[in-house]
Amino acid sequence: MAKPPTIRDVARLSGVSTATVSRFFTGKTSAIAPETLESVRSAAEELGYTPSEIGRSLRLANSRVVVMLVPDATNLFTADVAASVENALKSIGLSLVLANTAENAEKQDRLLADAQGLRARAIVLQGAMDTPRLREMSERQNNLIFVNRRPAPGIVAPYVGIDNFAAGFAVGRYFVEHGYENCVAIHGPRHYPGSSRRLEGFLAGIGDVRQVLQFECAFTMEAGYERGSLLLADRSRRYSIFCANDMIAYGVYRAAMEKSMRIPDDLIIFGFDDNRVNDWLAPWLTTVKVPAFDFGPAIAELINGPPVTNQHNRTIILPFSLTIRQSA
Amino acid sequence: MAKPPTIRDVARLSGVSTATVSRFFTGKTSAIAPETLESVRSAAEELGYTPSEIGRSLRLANSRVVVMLVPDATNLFTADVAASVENALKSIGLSLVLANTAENAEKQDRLLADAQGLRARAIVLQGAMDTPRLREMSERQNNLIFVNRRPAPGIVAPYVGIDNFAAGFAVGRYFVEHGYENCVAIHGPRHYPGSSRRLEGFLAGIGDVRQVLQFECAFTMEAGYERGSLLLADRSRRYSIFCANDMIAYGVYRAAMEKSMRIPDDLIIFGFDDNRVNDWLAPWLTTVKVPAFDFGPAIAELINGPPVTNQHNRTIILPFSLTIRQSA
DNA sequence: TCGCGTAGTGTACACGTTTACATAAAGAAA
DNA sequence: TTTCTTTATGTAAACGTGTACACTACGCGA
Repeated sequence: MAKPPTIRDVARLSGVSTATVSRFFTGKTSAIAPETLESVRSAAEELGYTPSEIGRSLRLANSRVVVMLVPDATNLFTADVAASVENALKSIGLSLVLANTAENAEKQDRLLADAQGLRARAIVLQGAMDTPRLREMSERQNNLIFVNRRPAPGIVAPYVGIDNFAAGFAVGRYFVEHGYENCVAIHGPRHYPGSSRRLEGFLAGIGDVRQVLQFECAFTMEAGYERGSLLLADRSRRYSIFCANDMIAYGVYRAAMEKSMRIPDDLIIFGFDDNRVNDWLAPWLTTVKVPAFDFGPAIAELINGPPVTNQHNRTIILPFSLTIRQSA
Repeated sequence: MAKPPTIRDVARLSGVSTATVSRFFTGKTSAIAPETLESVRSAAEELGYTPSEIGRSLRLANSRVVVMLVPDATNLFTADVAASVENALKSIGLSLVLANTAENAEKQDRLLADAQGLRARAIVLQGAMDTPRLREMSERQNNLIFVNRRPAPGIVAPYVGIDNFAAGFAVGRYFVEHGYENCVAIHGPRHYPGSSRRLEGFLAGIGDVRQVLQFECAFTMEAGYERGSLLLADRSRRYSIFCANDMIAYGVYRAAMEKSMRIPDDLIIFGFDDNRVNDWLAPWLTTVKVPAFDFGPAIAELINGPPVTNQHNRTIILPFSLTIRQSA
């Protein structure tokens, strides 16, 4: 592959200096004579020149790349958020690099290093795992943004997400108000603070009246299916299940279908996230609606917003709501 | 934000030259004395130094970024492919930048320019739209890779995907063998060669015996719903519908459900792609299985493989199969 | 005439790397 | 001792930009 033309090639062809070409491409056109402008333009076109973002980044000591780390790229809610973020960033001239930590702390740390190597404008962490490296980075830099799960208590950084405790609480209240019995919480991994907050909220909402069966579970359909199959082996009860996210709920649902159970007659299922395919493929699922498509604009605002100073309150709390469908 | 430490800072702190530090980080450690090695390591750790990928890219005149352009980031099959590609690239030390053209030729061209600006190692195009800019880039560079839809005839470039004609043909044959009547093809946008090939294959498979109703339709659930509602207004026939992808099929299904139609008694639906959520949320959908998770390794191979020479045959055809479920 | 402001352009350096080449020290062979 | 080889390290020149500063030419007012 022939190496791409540089600013010097354009300068030579149009008979001006590199400074003038640079001015042309950085939009400082008001200080250039019209005929010069035109000769630069045509030279650039003839060579097929596009300014090197690498050279520019080096010179300006900042890049236009934002890295987003997600724990599971196949999670539908995650995909919605990623689409939203990509779109919002594009509109302010930034590119998104998406990377999957696969719920693995070691991978996360490696990807954090990569992001640092890219001199990313910002690093967006969905479901961050608390590691020494993460703590160190959040102290040394201030370009970390946490999404939907707050970092560990010691870490201060910008945050975008819903109030997990309040959302869990609302579901708990709903259970009580509707007199649900045999309550079960299939919650997410303990090491995710956001997940624990949801659970705490739920338990608080339920109150002391009822006992709640609790199970820890990965945020996947497979894990939900496995957990659901175990639970539903006992068909003597009508369980009321609060799942930590929709993926788990799908798994539980499948387990129920295989046992020919009916919703909500034999089983109540409550999910969390309400990703966009629910309306189409899971129109039965009652769940907590989290506004996935508001995350992008919120994150763009945090990145573009005022710098460091009032670090502590750079937090955007998004609203949630309950989407009541057939399963509850 | 304090600016990140440079190789010079590390050199100064450990009392060696930048060359030695560079050698350390590029793995040329065999030529460094053990005690020097250790002093560099500890200096780098103390400063929290990570080599700048930007400086490195500039010096080496190549980046470790691969850009992938997709027509619709919310398409579930696209998401599967993206996850696969990201994973495969990561394993060979590359980062993926994902960008959404939203089926818009102008946006595609802008993103192509951005990718060129990033000096991307490769540009992967899913559902490329034939524009002058695209043609020019494919002539000038050779780092374009086309996915699942062949570029326009004039463009020669590496390709990964299934044989769309053969897949369509197989579905057509299936329709004939099962004696389906009232055949309908809801195909994708005409300007996508891949989509047309599927349709052509389907018609060839059906043969001259039956007449086929044809509708053009965007690759979305919404469009499928709209098209399906229109078609199913006439309840006198039992239609047999071949949808250009699963998203369209979901839309048609929803339209059918709203009319209380039953599958396959009142209606036959055939999809295309078989993304991974089908097993969980659409266990009724008969469809063509395309191995989404084989795309990543195939693309990684094309990128890492031998360079330019036999350009013309750098093509990887993946196998497809029919997944027969309840809807047919 | 001189002085001065302004519009348009060029010169040259810095940004953070990698690496060819030079150099220095320390044996090994003579 | 001298010469050669080997090992460890340093020097310096790129890579493609952006921009501070310098410079020229020109018009205008005094």
